[in-house]
Amino acid sequence: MSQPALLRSTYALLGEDLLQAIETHGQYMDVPAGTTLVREGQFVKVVPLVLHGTVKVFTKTEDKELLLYYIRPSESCVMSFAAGMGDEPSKIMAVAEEATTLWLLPVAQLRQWVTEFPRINLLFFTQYNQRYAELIDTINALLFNRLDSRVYQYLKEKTRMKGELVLDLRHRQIAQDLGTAREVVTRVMKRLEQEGKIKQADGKILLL
Amino acid sequence: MSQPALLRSTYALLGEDLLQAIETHGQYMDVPAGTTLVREGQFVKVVPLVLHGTVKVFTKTEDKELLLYYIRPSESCVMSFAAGMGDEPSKIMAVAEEATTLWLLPVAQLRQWVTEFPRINLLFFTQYNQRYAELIDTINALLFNRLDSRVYQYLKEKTRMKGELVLDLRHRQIAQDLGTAREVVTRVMKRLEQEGKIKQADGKILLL
DNA sequence: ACCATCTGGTGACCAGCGTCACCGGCTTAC
DNA sequence: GTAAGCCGGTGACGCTGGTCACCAGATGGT
Repeated sequence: MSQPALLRSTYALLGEDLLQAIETHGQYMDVPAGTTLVREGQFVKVVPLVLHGTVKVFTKTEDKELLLYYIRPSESCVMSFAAGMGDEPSKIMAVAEEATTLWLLPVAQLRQWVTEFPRINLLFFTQYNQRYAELIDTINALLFNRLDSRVYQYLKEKTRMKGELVLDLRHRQIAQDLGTAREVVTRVMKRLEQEGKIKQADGKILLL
Repeated sequence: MSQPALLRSTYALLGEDLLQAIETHGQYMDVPAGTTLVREGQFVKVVPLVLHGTVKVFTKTEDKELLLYYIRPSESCVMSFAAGMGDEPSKIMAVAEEATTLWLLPVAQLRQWVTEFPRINLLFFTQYNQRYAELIDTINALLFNRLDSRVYQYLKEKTRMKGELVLDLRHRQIAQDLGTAREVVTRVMKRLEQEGKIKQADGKILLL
């Protein structure tokens, strides 16, 4: 599918006039897995819409990270939007987890569109709400759940996203996403396995 | 000051036409300290603007709480907005910390205003950004800081809000706001005092 | 063949903090 | 005056999870 067509089909709900504006002023970008899109403290000049792929959003302090959420197609990065509109530095990091196709909207145009095409607010409000809810969930998990359930929740979410029950995933990666240490994850995974919730074999993880 | 006048002066940036709409369709409300405004799981039909006083927003699970942020005059409750616009149940609780004056906006009208008076989006986007930043800070604090610094940060924020260095605050309250136990707070406060960061005398706390 | 590097796996240790049980002091109600 | 409640304060104990040191197996490069 051509890029404009992908844009149109993915974001049809925005309406034709807005889509046209987005198409003329926006810019297409294709990035390989691992590309850093937003760094902490960085000022944002463009807001990305995700057309294809997955972008991972997380906080980082020194060498400790915490996964906040993923941005999937038809979604947008509200943190960029927030940082862009408010002219404030970003508080989070965003990295392409897979090869990802983006459509970049310049902040300057966005500021106009917010009043010119009120429909675009719908997109951002929806996104804000969703992210908000995810952050609250994260906070609750951090505060109320022990690592066991956090890891398990994380694994369930991963399988939901990938659409398959077998995950090819390193303990190290899980640890990083949850802001803990590799050995601790190993320990927890062992316990989950004993409880019959997962199964591990040659580096893959199977959810039961 | 009359209520409409207070509304106008506090939210002047919204523009005359919008203010008029808000004034005709909105409703004034005065609540005493301790009033619960939003409960977890509740569906929201009105979004409050705060004219005077302070509203406290927090998560609650069983008997454990965590303070998320305060809503002050000229601010609004984006969680209500989120819940109202998305027709989803609220994830948080909101309680008036002091006697508080509110202006209630019916969700139905708000949905129209979002496109009719794009200026109102400015308010909500600003609020969203601010809350977002606060949530991220909370997450970082939970993940990276130990109780010492969390308590200290909390106290500093409190004094900033009240505008005075002496706080009349129970250990029990601090514990509740930070999602921990009273004895633990007592312990931490003792340490902070030994470190010369605070001083405690007859139930009051002085920040140094 | 050999070494470097990645993986998961373990045991020991310790810090943070939640919990329990129990003070004594101060205030308020009756 | 006495009893009931709240307040901060303490010591003991145990669980969770972060850290360290170290192992063995798989993989891949030269």
